Amino acid sequence: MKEKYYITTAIVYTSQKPHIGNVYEIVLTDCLARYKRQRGYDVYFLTGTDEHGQKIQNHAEKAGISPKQYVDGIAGGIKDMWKMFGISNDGFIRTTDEHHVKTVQKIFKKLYDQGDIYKGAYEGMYCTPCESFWTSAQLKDGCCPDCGGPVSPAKEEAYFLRLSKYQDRLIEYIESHDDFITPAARKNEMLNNFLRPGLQDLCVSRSTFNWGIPVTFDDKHVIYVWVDALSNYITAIGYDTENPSEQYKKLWPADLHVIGKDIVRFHTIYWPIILMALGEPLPKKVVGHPWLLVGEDKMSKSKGNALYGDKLIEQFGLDRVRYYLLSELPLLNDGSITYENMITRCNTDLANIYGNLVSRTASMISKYFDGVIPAPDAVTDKDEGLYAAALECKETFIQKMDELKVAEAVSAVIAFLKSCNKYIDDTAPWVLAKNPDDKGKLATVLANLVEGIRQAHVLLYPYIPDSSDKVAAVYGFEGEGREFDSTGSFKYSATGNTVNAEGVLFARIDEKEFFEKLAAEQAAEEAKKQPAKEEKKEEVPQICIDDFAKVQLIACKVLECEPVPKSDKLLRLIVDDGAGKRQVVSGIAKFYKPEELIGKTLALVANLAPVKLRGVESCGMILASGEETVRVIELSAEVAPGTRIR
RNA sequence: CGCGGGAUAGAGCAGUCCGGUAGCUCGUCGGGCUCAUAACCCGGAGGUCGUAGGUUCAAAUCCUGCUCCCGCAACCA
Repeated sequence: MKEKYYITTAIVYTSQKPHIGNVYEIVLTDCLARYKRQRGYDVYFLTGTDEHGQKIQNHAEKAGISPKQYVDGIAGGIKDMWKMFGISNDGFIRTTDEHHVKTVQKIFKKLYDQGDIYKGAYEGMYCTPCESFWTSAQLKDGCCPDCGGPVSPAKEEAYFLRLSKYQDRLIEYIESHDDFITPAARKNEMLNNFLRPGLQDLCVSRSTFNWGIPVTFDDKHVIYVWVDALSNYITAIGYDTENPSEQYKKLWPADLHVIGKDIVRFHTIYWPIILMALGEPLPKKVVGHPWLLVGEDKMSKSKGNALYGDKLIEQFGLDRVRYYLLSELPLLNDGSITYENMITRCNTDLANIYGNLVSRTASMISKYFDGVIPAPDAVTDKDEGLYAAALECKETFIQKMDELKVAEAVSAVIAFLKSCNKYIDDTAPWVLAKNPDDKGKLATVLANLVEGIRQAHVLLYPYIPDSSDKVAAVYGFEGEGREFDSTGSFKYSATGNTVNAEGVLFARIDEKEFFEKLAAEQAAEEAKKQPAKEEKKEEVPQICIDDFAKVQLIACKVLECEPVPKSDKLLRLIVDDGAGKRQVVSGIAKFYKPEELIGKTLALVANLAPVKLRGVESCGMILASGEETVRVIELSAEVAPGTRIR
């Protein structure tokens, strides 16, 4: 009977297309799942989509379709993307699936009935047009962060999960299960920042939008994200409050939840507490993985620096992209993706070391043995070293893999492939081939090389499965020769096979050519975008002159300027507005030094309601242009302070 | 004193828990080889391990102070 291994990713929020950073998590989990299957586990790999919430409702409304139609489209796109990446998931849950919806309702009811969920009141600032509550921390300048409109304090009934009740049990659990939260630094963060100071009960329902799972006993409310989304890990495998499925009994608790470091809190605090309340065991391990940055920056759609998986696959091919993702990110620190690094890494590891080894070995077998893989014969004095390297590679690989350090594990394989290349140089088969007496040694060398390649192709399978299949086709590896247990030792199972030396496993990428092509493509896309921009303009509603007249724009002269203490972005300016001095706070500290602004004549919105920013009152707004690089609107010096701008 | 992470060769990183010759990849320079994808193999140059002290026979590693960077939090009226 195989031991089960239940591994999950976070479910992807379906508000927009996922970028390569989002894909990383799925590829990482896929690699681990494939590895565990190789190791003989009965693996169940779950992924899916989180499809409820206000944002999705809004996106759907904008698109003029129902939320369900909207998420069907996105979920379909995500499934296609996962297929492109060769993801080997066994299950795919959507939070709109019928079983999920019904089970979440039962869970909610059960927790309510036993008093873990109670009805209370949610207090916050309410924005009427957006029908949204915001906490005071979320407000932008005291206004709604979505529409910028005014908000008013309001109270609304909502359901809360009693976290405090389980807090001590959870602390004890985390402290006594050392590897529950990985890496350990995150564990300390959770304990110090959230658990030990004490937990606030969590609001788990909303009544301000309706795209969510309804609370069965109170139809004004829908179940908010936590109970809905986190439950996917159990509903997907047949959990039921009364009658859980056989599959559930077999698989739960999960062996590993793979999630981004940003949602560690939800998975190590809220989720365990929900499970405790349900009387279910907790997952064995939660790993919070780092982010993939673009160069030095966080990847985001709004920054326009996001890279997308389908495009990268088109540019590089699937296995190069998988390899890069899996070899670039250590478990602890953020990694980064750039075209330059991608090209270098793929050329070095995949083309020069691995692909080239596959080619040169196959080519020598063709040349010296008519393409038939020889059996080992006379020994050489370099063989032992190679055997030792293979064994060491396997041991390191297993150790690193079990620590979830996929990048370090794969580098052990690359190191082994390097020692294969060195073995060629050390034994110089082309010299052996010239002397008929050395035919036996030559046979051993080539047989050993084939074995080295065979072992590596097995270990690399979780990373680059397609390429492993290709290598298997070159040398005719099959059956046991492709299984994990056959690595680390030399079995010569491919002896007698005829090699297929055609083709190249990983062609080198010419960096110069690549960037020329990229530049050409980007130029073409820019050209395409032009008409699209015009359409966008139409979306901005027209206003009449009266609307504009409401905004009082005047010239002002900067008299004093200094940074606001304890802020990175704020400058405090004292300006002459013609009538006297006034204080304005502006978020331009990153772009201007205080002394640069003194004496300048700038444009000011004079009739804006005053607000306090970082405790400093601001009466008005300095006009400036740009998002990434901000420049103030400077007026010529002869314009007197107070002059109206129209 | 908000919480946390970091500073090691031109670039990117390991080593720090548990003190003992500072290591890997890329780049660079030189050499070798010709089976192979301008590839592969070997060697060199390049580091006062952020900084100032302390402990020690011995410190990248342990302790203390300081500087700078990066996340999160707060903050672009």
